[in-house]
Amino acid sequence: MTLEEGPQSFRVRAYENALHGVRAHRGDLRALSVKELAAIEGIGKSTAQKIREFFDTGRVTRLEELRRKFPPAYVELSRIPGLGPRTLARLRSELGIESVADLRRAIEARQLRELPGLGEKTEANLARAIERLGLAGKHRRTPIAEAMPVAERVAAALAALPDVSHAEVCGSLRRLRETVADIDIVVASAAPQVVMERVAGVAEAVEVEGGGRKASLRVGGAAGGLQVDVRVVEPHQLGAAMIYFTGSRQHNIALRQRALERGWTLNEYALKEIAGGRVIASRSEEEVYGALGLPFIPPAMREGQGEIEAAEAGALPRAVAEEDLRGDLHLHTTYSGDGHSSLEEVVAEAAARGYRYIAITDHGEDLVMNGVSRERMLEQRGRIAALQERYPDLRILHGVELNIGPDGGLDYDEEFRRGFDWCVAAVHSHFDLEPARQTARLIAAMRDPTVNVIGHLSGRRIGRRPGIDFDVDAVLDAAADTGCAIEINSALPRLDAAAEVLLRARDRAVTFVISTDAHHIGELTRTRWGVRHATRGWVPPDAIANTWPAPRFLEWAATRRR
DNA sequence: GCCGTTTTCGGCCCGACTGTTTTCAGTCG
Repeated sequence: MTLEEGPQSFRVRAYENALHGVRAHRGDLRALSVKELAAIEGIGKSTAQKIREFFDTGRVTRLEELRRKFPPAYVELSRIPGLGPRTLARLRSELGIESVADLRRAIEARQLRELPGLGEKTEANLARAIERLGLAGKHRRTPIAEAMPVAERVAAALAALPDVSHAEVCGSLRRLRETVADIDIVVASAAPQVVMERVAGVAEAVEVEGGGRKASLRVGGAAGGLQVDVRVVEPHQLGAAMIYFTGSRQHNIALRQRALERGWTLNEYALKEIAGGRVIASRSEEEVYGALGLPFIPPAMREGQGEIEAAEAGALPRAVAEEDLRGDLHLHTTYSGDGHSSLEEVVAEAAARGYRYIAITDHGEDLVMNGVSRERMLEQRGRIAALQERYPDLRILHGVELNIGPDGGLDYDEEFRRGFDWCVAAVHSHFDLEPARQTARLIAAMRDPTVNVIGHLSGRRIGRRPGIDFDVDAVLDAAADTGCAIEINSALPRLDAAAEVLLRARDRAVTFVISTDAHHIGELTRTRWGVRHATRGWVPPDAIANTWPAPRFLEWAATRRR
């Protein structure tokens, strides 16, 4: 669609709005008629017909037409940065360019500069963009686990520059999206020229744009590195700028519409009156949301999925905070082959964090490389009992991370499993079974009387390995039915269960647990990602069992195995 | 493509930068 009319086209936005309507819809879309589909917010007659056609035939005629009109080689051209739909259409009609190879030849033959509106500079820029395609194509995305450390390092370096009051990671990274196209950092400084002069010191390559407030850096060695866009604003503009650069685009559009309804306009500098230009709010995000009659909306919820309406109605769940967590229920020690901190170190770290309860959960014996035998498990249990006496305010549960076999079988035997205080069960193998078997496998584990929680539900590694394919609704129903909790795994490469799964659980009585799955004491701080990921899935704090006071939590944990 | 008591057409969020212009179109975020 973008090829035909440009990404800003209203038709593109209409399709995006329709997508949000589909996502927000509760219940089975398949059962709806065209008329019923068209009644959904954002979906009109045309899109309703396409959806119905897809359910009935498995195809969409219009989509197939577009694919014929824009074959893959041509679509590839649209990935080149700086080459938009209008120029592309001209290149096709006037020079017959149908592929990246065609374009390269046309540039070498100096044909582009002959077209009105294009020149030598454009030719050179496109040539350079083609060279970097693959490294920096428009659709290249980096897993959050790679991007976040880079972003935090650059932001810290910028924050340390003179005359800088804030340097904040914004963009999709702040919203905790699983993959990001680039890194956006907003810097507050009254001396932008100083920042621009020094910015070269924090990255390998820098392009400062003409305005003197914007710089593009390339940082990190792997696969051509990451693009970091740095934007310097006046300190009093920080709030408006952070909203603007955090997005999402859909969220910002909705905010601006809201501003217009009040006779105001919102941009990256301020919320102000259209008539006269008086500034209403700009300094902090809270101020801007407040002026628009809204509570602060957590970045992780800013996806244009109805959060503004929910916030206005007071129906947005409170974002769970790290301070809400009273325990960590997925922790490894050196007993696991892949653990790097001793039992004593892990317990001491948990106590230092002020936790009231934790579960030590080393791998069950079925995990060949890293599993723990019965004998070693019993030995660990003895050490935990001894350690418990030194930590009267911290209840140490002896747990285990069980492996869910291809048919739902678990480690040891039921009697031995009943000896643990807490059982996490998780998939570590057989990722390629058909969905029906994966679903049955997960549900079988949930029905096991010793299993408290399913760990990293899909087993995915973001950007590296897809998770298992299973029936989300059936698994969530089983979670609500059995009382077996679902883990919110805080590790950035996992963030599992996925946010879409968490959102799907909204209408069900599913219990969650935010865990770090730490293999080293330095990883207990991962809770900061876990709480943000839970927020992204709109999970209310009370649905998260490890926010509960110890008596309630321990009672609940013990109930499953009676 | 969607939407609507300003309803079946004409609106739809905002601004910066670039390259090519000499007032603007295209691209991007």
